[in-house]
Amino acid sequence: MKIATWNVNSLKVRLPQVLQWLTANPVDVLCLQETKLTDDKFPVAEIEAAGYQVAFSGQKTYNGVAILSRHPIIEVVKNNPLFADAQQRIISATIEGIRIVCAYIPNGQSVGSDKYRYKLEWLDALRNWLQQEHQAHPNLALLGDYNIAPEDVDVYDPVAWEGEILCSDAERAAFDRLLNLGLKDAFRLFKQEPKSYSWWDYRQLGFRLNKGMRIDHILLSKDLVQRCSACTIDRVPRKWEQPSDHTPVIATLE
DNA sequence: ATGGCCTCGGTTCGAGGA
Repeated sequence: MKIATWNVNSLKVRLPQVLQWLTANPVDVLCLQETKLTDDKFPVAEIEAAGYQVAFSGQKTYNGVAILSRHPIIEVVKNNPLFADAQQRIISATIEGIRIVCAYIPNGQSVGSDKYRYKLEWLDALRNWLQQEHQAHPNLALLGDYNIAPEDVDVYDPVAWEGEILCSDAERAAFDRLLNLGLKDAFRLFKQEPKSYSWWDYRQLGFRLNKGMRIDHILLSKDLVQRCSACTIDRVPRKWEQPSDHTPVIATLE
């Protein structure tokens, strides 16, 4: 079983790329972030025609998340029941006995800003809810755009980014508190190429110079860690015309 | 030094992203 996550930065723009990617990479589950579509505009028919069921939660202009699956999707929950939030950033469902949580964690804009405080409160509430969710569902995977580079090795220039948004101590501590629920970063279960990233700025030839960050992650509960035989980042779609600035992350479960 | 790109909404610029 393969589960994946991809921030597509507008599903309206990127739907052809998502369908193209799924043709080449027929994963069992694909979590999407930043769909930027209200639910009435979600391309259900196109995704079903590709062989996927789908659950989604969107809004106008910003945010929006979805779970695509080749297997039945049950127990869909939108948002964090412990955190009232007008922004549509979480959707969860059970697929093949695995609780899949698809999250678009807030960006935070800059350290100390209102958006940064919202990010930290949001992460605290996420942790509290996931603790319950993990108890109810021992097989749990948290996939998405975390907007956190967990370690300096996940940043192309850790000196320039020291203490900055995506890298601040408080954000990394929040990430560690997610790990402390008993989850592991699937990507770091395996030996990886140095300078592996999942996002590159559209500006400054970011991708060509590999000036990127690893901010899209798959965290797995204990039993899923035992089943995990690979975790990779697929840079291919970042080379396509009109790409998302993020690329897919894929975990293989035996 | 600054901003440098992309998307959206809605008009040709500002907000937000990261």
